Amino acid sequence: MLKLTNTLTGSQEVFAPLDGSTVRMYTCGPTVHNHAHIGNLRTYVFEDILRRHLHSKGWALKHVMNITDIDDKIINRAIEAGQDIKTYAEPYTRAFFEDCGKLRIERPDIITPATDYIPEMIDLVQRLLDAGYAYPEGDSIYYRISRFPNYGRLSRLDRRELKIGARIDADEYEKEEPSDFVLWKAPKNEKEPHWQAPFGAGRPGWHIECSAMAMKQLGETLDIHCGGVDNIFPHHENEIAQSEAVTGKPFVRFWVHGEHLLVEGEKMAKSKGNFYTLRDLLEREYDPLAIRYLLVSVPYRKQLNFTWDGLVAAQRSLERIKEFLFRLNTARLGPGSNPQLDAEAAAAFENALDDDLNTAQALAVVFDLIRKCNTALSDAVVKEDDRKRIFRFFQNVDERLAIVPPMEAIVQGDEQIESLIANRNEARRKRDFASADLIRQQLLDRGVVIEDTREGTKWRRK
RNA sequence: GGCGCCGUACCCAAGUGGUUAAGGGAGAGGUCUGCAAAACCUUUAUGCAUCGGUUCGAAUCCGAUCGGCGCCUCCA
Repeated sequence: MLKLTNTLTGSQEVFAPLDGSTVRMYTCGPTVHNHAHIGNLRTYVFEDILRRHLHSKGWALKHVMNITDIDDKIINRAIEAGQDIKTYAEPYTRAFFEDCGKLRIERPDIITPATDYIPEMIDLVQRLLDAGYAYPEGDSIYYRISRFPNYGRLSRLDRRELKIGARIDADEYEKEEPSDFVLWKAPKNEKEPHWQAPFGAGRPGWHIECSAMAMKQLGETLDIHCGGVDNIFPHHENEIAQSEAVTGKPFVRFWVHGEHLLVEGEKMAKSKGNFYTLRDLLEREYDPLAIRYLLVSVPYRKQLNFTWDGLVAAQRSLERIKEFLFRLNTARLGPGSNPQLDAEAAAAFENALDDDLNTAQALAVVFDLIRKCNTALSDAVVKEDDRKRIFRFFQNVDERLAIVPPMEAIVQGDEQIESLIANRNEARRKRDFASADLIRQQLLDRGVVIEDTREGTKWRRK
């Protein structure tokens, strides 16, 4: 039974799709004007874990992610570069999915670029105008939040509590109330991209795209809507206001938000010099799997403090898993079965993830099993059938968390390496340890680690 | 000012009322080894920011204090 913390109620609730079979999930995607940073990626990794977990429950999943390919930054930079916004945004969109791929984040089922849904957005704005939830002011259209009594429910912010006048955009001074937000922006000049609409030429405000795309692809009530906590207000609050004003139905059943990542205890910011993209980390030769491991090791609802020490520790943890799989794979086992070895592991792993995606607990289950099996291997009580079962368990762990080192890195036939090892063992037999150590160093230089065990010399790739 | 989250060992971190407070990293001891830089095992909090309260029983609930972080119309 999967429990998720719903921001709407602030408490854990048992999740099941509304129609009993298909989960309709929408996750806020990137604004493609630069490369994703590790904070962004933490959120996408959390959503990926959720996605994989929902699949494992036997439900079908329809997962939609938007690409925001129109906003002020994109427009300004595209104009500077003398490109149209699609041309400007395209490489960043491609880079985003490349980064996701490196972190083993699965691709959503449907990807919706905002600029492909302009007619749907125009339609929504028109319906909000017709129903009196929106009003024109100047050449732009605004949402009248005084018409929507539930405004502030998600973020627990009373309208009166909003600090008035803190940051009001220069072109929005004509609003009826400072907290009203823009649905449709009149172009400031001819260079800005704009579309014709019955209520005037312009471009969509930020929030309307998600309402339009989510409802177009998933219907008027979604099962799950995810994003980072910073999106609770105003973005998701505004989505609710827009969508529910038009449909009269609940827009989202479960709002699930991922906490932020900090770097060395501080908010990541370009001005602080602690701002990292995935590319920055890969340039420093960190393993993408270790980065994913670090992001998975802290449950999504807790702030994650990213540190270099933490990343090194994550890499070491991964090596422990790899070493165990190597040992299990190369061990000489007798026939039979010893089922109590892993009797509780699969259920404990499942329960951990069912408990609001407690990935830290799930990893603890994995390491508990490793320690138990290592001891059992030393005592020679692991049998052939156990190996198969335990490998199956790890296969499941990998399908769910995607943090298990690939077996190809562990198991490999290579005659050249095996003959070097044979030479080394011959040297050892003759007690020519200088030659033996030389060969060991040669192998190490090629990324091959050797281990002398009671069962003979074993090797694996680093 | 308003709303909210958090503080568990050297570091990361699970646990949110009931046996000896998970797990990972690091350190220390040991096993194996020609050697080990590998691997494996064991070990490391009478203690859960502090102080008070509730309770037969508190890391867990309540209150206060201290400290950190977030949101309050750019934001994952």
